[in-house]
Amino acid sequence: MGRAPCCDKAKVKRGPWSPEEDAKLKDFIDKYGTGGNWIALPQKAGLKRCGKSCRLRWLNYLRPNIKHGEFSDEEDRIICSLFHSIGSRWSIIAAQLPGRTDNDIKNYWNTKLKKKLMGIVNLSSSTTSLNISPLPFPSFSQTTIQSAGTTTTTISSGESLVGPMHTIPIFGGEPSSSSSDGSMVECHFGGLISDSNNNWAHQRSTFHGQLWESAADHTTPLEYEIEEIKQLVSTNFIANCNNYIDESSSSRVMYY
DNA sequence: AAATTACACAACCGCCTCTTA
DNA sequence: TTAAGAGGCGGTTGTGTAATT
Repeated sequence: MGRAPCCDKAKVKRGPWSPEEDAKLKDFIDKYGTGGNWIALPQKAGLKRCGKSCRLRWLNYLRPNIKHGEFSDEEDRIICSLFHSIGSRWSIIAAQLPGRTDNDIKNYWNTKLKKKLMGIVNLSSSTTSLNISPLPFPSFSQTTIQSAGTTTTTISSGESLVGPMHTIPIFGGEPSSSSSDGSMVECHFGGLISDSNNNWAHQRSTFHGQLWESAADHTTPLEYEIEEIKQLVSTNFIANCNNYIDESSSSRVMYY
């Protein structure tokens, strides 16, 4: 037996909201609030709409202080950073951007930002063969980090793949096995850093590491190992970038 | 000028979680 | 403890409009 629907779809209006409906909903909520019950609200407000539809319309469009229009570079940066960290948790990402709704951010990501990033990736790939002179950014030094007190892993410097960019990041990479028994993994990571003139450079490195536990019994990295690796390379990347920031006061870092 | 295509954004759908009785 | 209902969320679809052919 399936769940009962929240409303009778045959009796409710669907599709775009009219200005009159918007006004009714807004007036009602201004006067009485939502009453903590969206399902009952449309009837009280005199609307032939599903309660969920009213809730969505209010949250995404009618409620006060909603910000519409272009996203700023700073908002782009926050979205990219959080998407990298937590994935498509749009409501959490929206909570960090006052005035923006999860739906808005989701749409923005799917229609614009993702393509923007893909463009960067493609651009980066093409510059590899163009032999563009490296920008004066520091390459990653060989860095040794200790993981979980059990295994020493190494972050080795990757090739410096750079060219001035005035837009935002980036790319990432799933770790993959690089030894026959799966005990070693490799993943690529990177991001953009900018100098004081707002020139962006694409910095990329490769992680080679040993799994935290003996991998004799499996041929691919375990999920939690992958997550740990991601965390390590991410932390290391930021640490390197932060060193650079310290040397050049007005630099910025974006990572993904 | 009309038809087609691409794009942006609003809205819906269905599943999951939380609350409550 | 469990089942039902409501809210919340992310993925997907629908619709209007701008751009292109």
